[in-house]
Amino acid sequence: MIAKAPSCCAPLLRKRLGRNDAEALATAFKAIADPGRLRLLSFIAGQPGGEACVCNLVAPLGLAQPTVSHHLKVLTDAGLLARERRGTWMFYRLVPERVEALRQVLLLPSAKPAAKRLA
Amino acid sequence: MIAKAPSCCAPLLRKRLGRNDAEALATAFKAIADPGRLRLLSFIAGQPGGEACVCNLVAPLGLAQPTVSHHLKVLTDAGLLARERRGTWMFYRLVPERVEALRQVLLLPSAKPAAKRLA
DNA sequence: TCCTTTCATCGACGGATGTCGATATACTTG
DNA sequence: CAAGTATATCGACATCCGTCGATGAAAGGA
Repeated sequence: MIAKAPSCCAPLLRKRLGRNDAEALATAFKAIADPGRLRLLSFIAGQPGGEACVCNLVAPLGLAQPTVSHHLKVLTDAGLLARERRGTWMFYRLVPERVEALRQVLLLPSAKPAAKRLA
Repeated sequence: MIAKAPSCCAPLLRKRLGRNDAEALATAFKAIADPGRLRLLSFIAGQPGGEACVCNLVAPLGLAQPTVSHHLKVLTDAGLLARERRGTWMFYRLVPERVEALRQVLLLPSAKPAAKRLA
């Protein structure tokens, strides 16, 4: 059962979040709220071609292969990763739109004109 | 033991995330990876003065008062909320820098070259 | 076909987490 | 000091979640 990608892009800090939107958003954030999964995203994004097969991720992560597979599934179900089979290998790459969408959710109402002014 | 605010702002998608950075980031994201806490952030941000006391949050959230207090503590420990006692009431407001910091973490390497030009 | 490699799924275990009722603490008022 | 209100902490419970070994499934090569 592919966890449907949350409606995503609910305003969060702009409009009162309803129960359903909150649930969907929480699911998305839960996907990246794990050290192993954050490192997976980081490692994959850092690859030359922006993609990596599982065999290239197990060792650097220091987790067992089934665990890595599990994490990759969670991220894929959340829509943050896309998978493509190529021969014996399964390649994963991240879905930029999805990541960007999560970023948008955290946009503040008053775009902080504080100390650092990097407009 | 107040969970020290994570070093935060680790690049994530720019540089290979180490174990410690990943752990700290995961803690921060875990804080917002809950429907109740997302709604808390949303409700507080939506208040006229940008702040709210617990008594104004319990009813809209539909959770017991101890549960709300618990969630507020998690968010405060993560540095996302600041608390200030005012008489009998405890007022919470969000910490924009912290939220913005989490946003930055999700910045993609190839940041949509659209119009945004970051140094 | 048989074997090897690569990855996913299964089953189980231990620990973390959300929830709430009861209770403690802090502040105000009388 | 006593009583009332607002919030935090405690203790307990059920559920969720990360982890791994064992096993299954898919693809390629001899």
